[in-house]
Amino acid sequence: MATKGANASRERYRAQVRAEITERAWEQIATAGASALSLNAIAKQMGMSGPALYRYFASRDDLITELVREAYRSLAETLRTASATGADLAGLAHSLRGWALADPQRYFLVYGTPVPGYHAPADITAISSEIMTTLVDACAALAPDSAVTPFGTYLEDHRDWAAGHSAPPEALHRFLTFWTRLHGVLSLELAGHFTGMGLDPALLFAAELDDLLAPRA
Amino acid sequence: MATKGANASRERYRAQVRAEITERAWEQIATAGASALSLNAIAKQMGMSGPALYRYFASRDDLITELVREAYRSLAETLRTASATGADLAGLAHSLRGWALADPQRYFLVYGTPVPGYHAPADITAISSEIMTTLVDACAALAPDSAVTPFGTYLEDHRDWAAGHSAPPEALHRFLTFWTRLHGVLSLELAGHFTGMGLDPALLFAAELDDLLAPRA
DNA sequence: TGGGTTGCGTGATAGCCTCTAACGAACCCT
DNA sequence: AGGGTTCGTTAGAGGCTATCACGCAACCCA
Repeated sequence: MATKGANASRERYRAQVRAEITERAWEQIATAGASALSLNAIAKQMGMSGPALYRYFASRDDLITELVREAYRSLAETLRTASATGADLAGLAHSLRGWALADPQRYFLVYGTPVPGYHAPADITAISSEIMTTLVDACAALAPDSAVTPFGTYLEDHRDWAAGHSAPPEALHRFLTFWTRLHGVLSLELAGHFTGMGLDPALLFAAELDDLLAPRA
Repeated sequence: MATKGANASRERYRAQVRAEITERAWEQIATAGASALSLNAIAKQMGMSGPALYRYFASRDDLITELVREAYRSLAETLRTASATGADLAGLAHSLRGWALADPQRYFLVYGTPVPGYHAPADITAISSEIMTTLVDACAALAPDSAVTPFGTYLEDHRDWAAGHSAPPEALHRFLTFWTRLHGVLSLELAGHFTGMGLDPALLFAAELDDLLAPRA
């Protein structure tokens, strides 16, 4: 319709400007961290004056929230396509590491230091659930007959977070260890805690992954 | 001496004011995160005007560096006294978790999101080495006869970071898994990624610790 | 005990930043 | 072509870091 066409044109413009803003924001974050993000600097880069950006983002926190949303979406999509291409748990681990190394600050926007007061909006936690579901699926597909663990039996009664998922508790336990262990190696690597130690973080990551995939005796 | 006594008095005063500044800074960080730390607000709380603080800290980054130093010192001391009291690896893990839960933002000051440009001064990395040494000691004391792993043999040629430590490569491997796995659980817990999942992070932490202590078959 | 020195705290100021408000201009729809 | 919406602008308040020059008190030494 004509009325819709005009609205759509404006919406397109808005979306394009918003996209350019977030693009510049990602550059700033990659080089100086999220705390150094400046709306003023972005506006100056785009040839606009500072307050103009407030037509597109209500506040600085609003922009950062959008960046967090994009980060979650990017990770979810990365794992989704990897899974759709037939990747198993090891393949997902490789995808996760590649995604993290491509932009460490983006990883930390998802899994890094939280701001005490901040609570992510519902749509972001929904994306987080999708990420977890993808990983739980891969865990369930990998080992339908893994050994029983004490924590696994505990999870039988505490699997609300996996509601609607038919994976056995051992698969949930495997997911949790997969998540926490790989995050442990990755976050310390990205934060630079291995630099100067003379060891290759990739090999430590691989060793942890091997341990995760090898069934316990 | 008299001359020394006067200097010492001034030094005492300086140290006391510096201590009060860092104390207020810790309060601010605990409630609003490190990025929200404001020298001005601290000065106003202490009844002074803003620029006065620059007599005690050269810059905001300087104050934050001092807080990072205190955090490292606090963790090193916690682990040192635990070790001196006879704690084994499990005891050190418990100490570590207690220290982290006591002040999550302090933990993130050590192991959280890094600022891209920042490099810690040498004395801080020295404290980091002491922390690692304490943990490696406990790992070496725990299992002198653990099984050989591929990554362990890799570490035989890449143990520069453990220079001067006589621990076998398997103990170094155990330390690395201890460090990364517990950090993985802890950092996700402190960041709130388990809230709303209906599971007790303490049990997941305990399960990971059990797995670390149980020898692989 | 008095004078020079040292160090501390202050206000003023520059230069950033976020964010609000009011105004002009461009645009779309009727 | 007119009316309403949206955009970008400038002006400005209020916050911050950081520097500077200045009073002032404490201290050291003769």
